[in-house]
Amino acid sequence: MVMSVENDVWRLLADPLRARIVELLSREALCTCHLVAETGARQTNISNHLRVLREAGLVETEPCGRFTYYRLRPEPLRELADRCAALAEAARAAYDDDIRRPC
Amino acid sequence: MVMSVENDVWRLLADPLRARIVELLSREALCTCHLVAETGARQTNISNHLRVLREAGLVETEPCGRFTYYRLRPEPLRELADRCAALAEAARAAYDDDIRRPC
DNA sequence: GTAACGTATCAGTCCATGGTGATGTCAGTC
DNA sequence: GACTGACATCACCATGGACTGATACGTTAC
Repeated sequence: MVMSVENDVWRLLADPLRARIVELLSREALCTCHLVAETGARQTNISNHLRVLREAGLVETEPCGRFTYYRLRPEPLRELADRCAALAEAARAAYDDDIRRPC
Repeated sequence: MVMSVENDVWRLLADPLRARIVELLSREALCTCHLVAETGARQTNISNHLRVLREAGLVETEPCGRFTYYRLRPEPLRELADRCAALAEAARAAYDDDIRRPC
């Protein structure tokens, strides 16, 4: 079972804007205004996406005065990377050994 | 730039049925009838998804009589896994070192 | 030849979801 | 206190895309 819970994470990263947000957060914690400035998207839009990411457990929030810092949680990404690596290795093995199921 | 061309692959894997197809193909080459039997989806549906995967370069086809074998290409998955690992490592570093951009 | 099978293609439908605008809330500033 | 700024929430709209049915094509079996 390669895809189970992780399917959620795949779907989250499939959206270009969310992918951009995750990429930005992978380098440093940012607050909403930073993300709005970096992406050029509306604040409402960013906020909605952050909510989705938060509810999925991909990001953590840290209120800081009237700002809200968002930080990327490493664990889910690590898990995703591992599963993806396993998938790639399985594909490599099946490909090189030319494994096929007879009809 | 973590997400560039790979964004396509993310999006492809985001769909549950396509993810299931890719998972099945990661173990062995299969023809359409196998995938139909395994997933329970309609033949038309499977065929449409296979077309998408084929056009994206994720799978190769090998006609075999009236059957068509589908095989998963390892390279794009390998690339995806690497990028995903890099993302996870960056996130880990930023998280542990508590890097944040000032407002 | 015809029939049955495996597969591909196309057009249409329907739904999930990304984007937006209006509005509310809380914190800081004056 | 009032006002501004940062952010969240909600309702609505529009569009992409997943799924389907009808159909066509090539291959094997008879």
